[in-house]
Amino acid sequence: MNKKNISIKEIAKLSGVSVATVSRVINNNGRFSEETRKRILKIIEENNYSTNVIAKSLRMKKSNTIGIMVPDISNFFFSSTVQEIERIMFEQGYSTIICNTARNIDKETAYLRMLESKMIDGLIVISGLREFGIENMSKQIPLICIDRKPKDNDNTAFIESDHLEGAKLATTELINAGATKIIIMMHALTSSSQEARLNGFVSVFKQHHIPISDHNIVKIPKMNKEEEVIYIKNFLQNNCVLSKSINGIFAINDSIGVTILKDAKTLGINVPHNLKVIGFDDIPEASIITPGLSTIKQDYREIAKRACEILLNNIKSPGTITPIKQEIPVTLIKRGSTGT
Amino acid sequence: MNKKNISIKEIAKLSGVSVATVSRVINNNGRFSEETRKRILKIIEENNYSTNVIAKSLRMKKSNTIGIMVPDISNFFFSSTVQEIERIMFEQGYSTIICNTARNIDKETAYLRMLESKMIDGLIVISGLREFGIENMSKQIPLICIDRKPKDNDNTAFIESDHLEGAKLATTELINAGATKIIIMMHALTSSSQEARLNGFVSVFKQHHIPISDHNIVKIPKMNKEEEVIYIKNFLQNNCVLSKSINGIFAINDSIGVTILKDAKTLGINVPHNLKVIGFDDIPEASIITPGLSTIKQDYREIAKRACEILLNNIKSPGTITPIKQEIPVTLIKRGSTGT
DNA sequence: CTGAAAGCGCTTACAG
DNA sequence: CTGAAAGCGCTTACAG
Repeated sequence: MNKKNISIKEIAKLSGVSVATVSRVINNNGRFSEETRKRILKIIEENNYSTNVIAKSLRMKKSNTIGIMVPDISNFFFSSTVQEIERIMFEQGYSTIICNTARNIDKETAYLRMLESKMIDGLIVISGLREFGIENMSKQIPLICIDRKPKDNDNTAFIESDHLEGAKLATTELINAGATKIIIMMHALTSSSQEARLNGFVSVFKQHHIPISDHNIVKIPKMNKEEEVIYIKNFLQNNCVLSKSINGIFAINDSIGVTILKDAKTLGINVPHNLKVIGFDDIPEASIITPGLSTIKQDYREIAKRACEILLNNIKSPGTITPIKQEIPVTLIKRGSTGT
Repeated sequence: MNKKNISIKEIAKLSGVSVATVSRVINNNGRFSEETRKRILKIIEENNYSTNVIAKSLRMKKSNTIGIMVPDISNFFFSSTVQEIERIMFEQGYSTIICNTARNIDKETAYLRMLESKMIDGLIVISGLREFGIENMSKQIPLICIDRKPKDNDNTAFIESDHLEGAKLATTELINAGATKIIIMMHALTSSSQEARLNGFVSVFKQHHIPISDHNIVKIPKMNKEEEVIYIKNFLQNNCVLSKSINGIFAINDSIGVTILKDAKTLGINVPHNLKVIGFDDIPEASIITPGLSTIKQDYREIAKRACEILLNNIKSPGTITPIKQEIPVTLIKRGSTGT
């Protein structure tokens, strides 16, 4: 193969026409004779020419690229969603730059600048610590939020699982399974989706006239994975072995749920007999651990699909789309950890 | 914030200097007085200017972007490696475009063209079906292969886990655990890493003077995940329940290993008593399933680190780096599936 | 149907 | 220390 990239100018010379004409046939826009079209296409083929999208981007002020910001790509729900988005967008001729922010505000800001300066045509923001607003951007570009509340609603779509309903299903499942002393276990650093799940949890307590206090809401301080495992183990040791003050846990996600199940095993706590557990997400480990972890399954495919649809629309006809909030249904999956 | 991007030209006008000077202070190259430097920097700050990297890329013929091709981002080893590479490269000021090829040659080709036309400064190719060569590219750009053999060795580094050694460790572990009728279970569509593992498997048979035939090598035809689960279940049914012709399996990866363990449970096969299993990768599920799946752990952090080091070197001084093949050590992890 | 020319936002030899 | 100008590879009104 030829080692240096050939430009439209050279194609023009080889074809005996102007660069304008070459550009027109490449983009199939404007008028030209069938004859020149064929000749040019042949030359392009022969020389293995492909258009320099950087130059095109600069000229057109669009890059056929979108950005995705995600807090942690190793998280099953996030990586599945991202993968699905990437797949769909590629089919539509877009490439996607995936930005793993590691929940770090500085990194997020740096990424945002980078994405902007790369003239991305759209941005999808998944989860994260605070509300996300396009004031963070100097230019107005189409923005879709997944699991992260947009600050303003102009030009911004918001898609998420029905966290409220999911949390209600989860909490109700614990009650139905016979748990009487129930807590929710979540992170101290919350996201909008976690808040929604907390609300669902609380509302079921109210509905059943069960008194609720801070003791029912356990927040894990920010720490690394290993420390978290120990923290949870200590918690279970105190509340399920020494004092038996808890017999049902709604884990805010399956990662915590699986950790609880593992620790319970180590501590000799009988699940589901003495402790019932339910999670959220339906990660692969949930179905593999024994007993299986009951959970609320999120439909990442649907979420990705909707996000891409709206984003593509917004890119094609900016501003015409009214801001939307879409809630994607979730499903209760019953497994051994709640007694099935 | 201002809604339209401000250019270097406007900064120049506001500062009362030429664009050349602005460019010089931004890039801190060339000479200029401290006074003008301060003034320009202030104006830049005030106007929230950031440089248009598309224009810069076009001019410089480099994009500060690298590409990664990966067959399946939902695979734990791949996604961990990719994530680590992205993290390191971002620290070095590079953004990375992740291309999920889904083991599809057409998609791979399309991605390659796209990456080239985006003027990527380097490319990392992870795994894949065939050998990978830079003849696939029209321009010569630094290339690193991970788990995929480069076709030529010019300017190409090759990094992989020590698959051969890993496979030897795995096979030996099965023998030590008392398995006497051992097979390797792999995919029909192989990659260079799978071939290496097969070689390791075979060499241990030879070393122990155990006769080996095609019956010891089971290749799963290309099919989707669900079909594969059924295929494996049928296989176990025939060979571990009906005929007991097999009591040890080296699964080419943990995904297959976990499937075997799940199916064994369903079929009532006693692991490790009647069947010993070992995998490769050390995915999270391996430590969660009961019994735990013994496996060979790959050091994805080290692999990512080496890949980035070499790539960065290659980008900075093209051609000066001699082609290298690096083999990263692996570790045997013993769990319940081989009797520990 | 086709071409000459301007311009997207940068960088950098060249000249002073 | 600084500026005018060319050029990276494209697209597109304008003119014919």
